[in-house]
Amino acid sequence: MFRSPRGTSDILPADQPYWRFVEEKIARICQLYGYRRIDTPLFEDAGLFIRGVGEETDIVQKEMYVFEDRGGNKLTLKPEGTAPVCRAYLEHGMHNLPAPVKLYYFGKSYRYERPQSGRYREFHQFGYEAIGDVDPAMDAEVVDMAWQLYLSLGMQQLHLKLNSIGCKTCRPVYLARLKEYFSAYTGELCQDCRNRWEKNTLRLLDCKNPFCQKYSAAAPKSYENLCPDCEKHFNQLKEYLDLLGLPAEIDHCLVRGLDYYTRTVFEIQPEIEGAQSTLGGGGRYDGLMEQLGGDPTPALGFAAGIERIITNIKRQNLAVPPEVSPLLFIACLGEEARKAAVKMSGNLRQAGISTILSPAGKSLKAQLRQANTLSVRYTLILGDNEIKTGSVQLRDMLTSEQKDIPQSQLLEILLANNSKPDSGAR
RNA sequence: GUGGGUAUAGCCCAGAGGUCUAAGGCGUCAGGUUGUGGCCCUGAAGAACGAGGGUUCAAAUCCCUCUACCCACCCCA
Repeated sequence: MFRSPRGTSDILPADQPYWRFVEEKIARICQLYGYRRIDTPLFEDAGLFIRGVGEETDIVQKEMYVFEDRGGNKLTLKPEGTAPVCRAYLEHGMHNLPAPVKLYYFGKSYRYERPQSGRYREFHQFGYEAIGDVDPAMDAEVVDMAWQLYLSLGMQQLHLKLNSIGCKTCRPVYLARLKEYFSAYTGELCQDCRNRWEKNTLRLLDCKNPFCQKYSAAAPKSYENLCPDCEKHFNQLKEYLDLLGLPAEIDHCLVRGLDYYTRTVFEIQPEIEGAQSTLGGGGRYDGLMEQLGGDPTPALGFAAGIERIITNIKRQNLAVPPEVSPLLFIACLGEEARKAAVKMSGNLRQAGISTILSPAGKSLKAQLRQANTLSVRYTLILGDNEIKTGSVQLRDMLTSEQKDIPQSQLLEILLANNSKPDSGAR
């Protein structure tokens, strides 16, 4: 027997209502903020991510699915969505569009990692990018949009973490200061942190080890070491967020894993603290376009993990719209009736009535049982008696009312009830 | 890549060396008389107990290896 590959999963019919719900909320919020959808390929030139995400990041170092196609091109299954969107922006000359260009995407991403709760090898990301605007009001809008999305999903008790990690000018200075601060404690830090001290100093700040956290709490704070421009940007952003009524929590330990972030970084986390709990995050990446070979272009964005969102929807027991059942089930008895039923089912579907034709060879009782479990609103019963008289039995499964009606009136009656919202029995 | 846990029918799970040719629940299917659902009752199908090796007279139950899944770390959505 085959099984789905490690870290992948089937999204079964029973789960589809969650996905549909999330997708609809996303489409709605994007429309509300003026974002237009873009879909990029599932695979890209591997170099795009090496340049974009960062040579030294774990994503590039050990998590990308890289392969060579038959033509010898080095390709990779996309591990994230921002670099491809930027590539598309550059490739299609979107700098000619009125700035900022607002794009959103929804699709699969791939990372070769050990699967665990909230982390899969194939996962779904939703994200959006606002390209071409330096103003902190844009940052505020991007943060606001993410926040509003979660609210519209019905989520409660979320935390909005915010930080600024500076720019090309001030970050190196800050990093040196940070490294110096930690140099006094390298002996006491965990092994991971000693490595981080060498290679990824910023990451020292969000170590999960309580020992290390003591030191990071007292470490120099990035937002207190910004250059004048970055500081002004951060202050304005905070002011705007305040105007929007967003409860941002400034957290100097919030650093994001991708190299391209500058200035603003933010994350949205659920109340229930757990591993892999971050629902989404984003930030500004003013240097990325240039990194990818374009003109310097300020931009920022946000990305969310759909699986994590759905996990939280379930955990919080939030209501999602159920799937809609077919309107009609046709039960029939006998050869002649079956012929009539086949014909009728075709006509009804063409008229827009969702119809299920009963499987053959079942007793009427069994057919009704099936109609019941399918939660259809109406069952149509067709036997020899009805064929003779040109009528049909129409049974309302909710009220158990059953009427003998002429076949000629059937469509009219069904159409009149087709648009009623509550069409599911039980 | 590192550590821990788990592995019995489609799903949930009982089972702690012989009484297991493996129990129960959900679901599925079929009946409860003649053409009628949801509740109830009855019955049926469906598992060589993850795979492979041991130990033993005897293993779903003990040991080893592997694999998969889950959880945590690393990292991230």
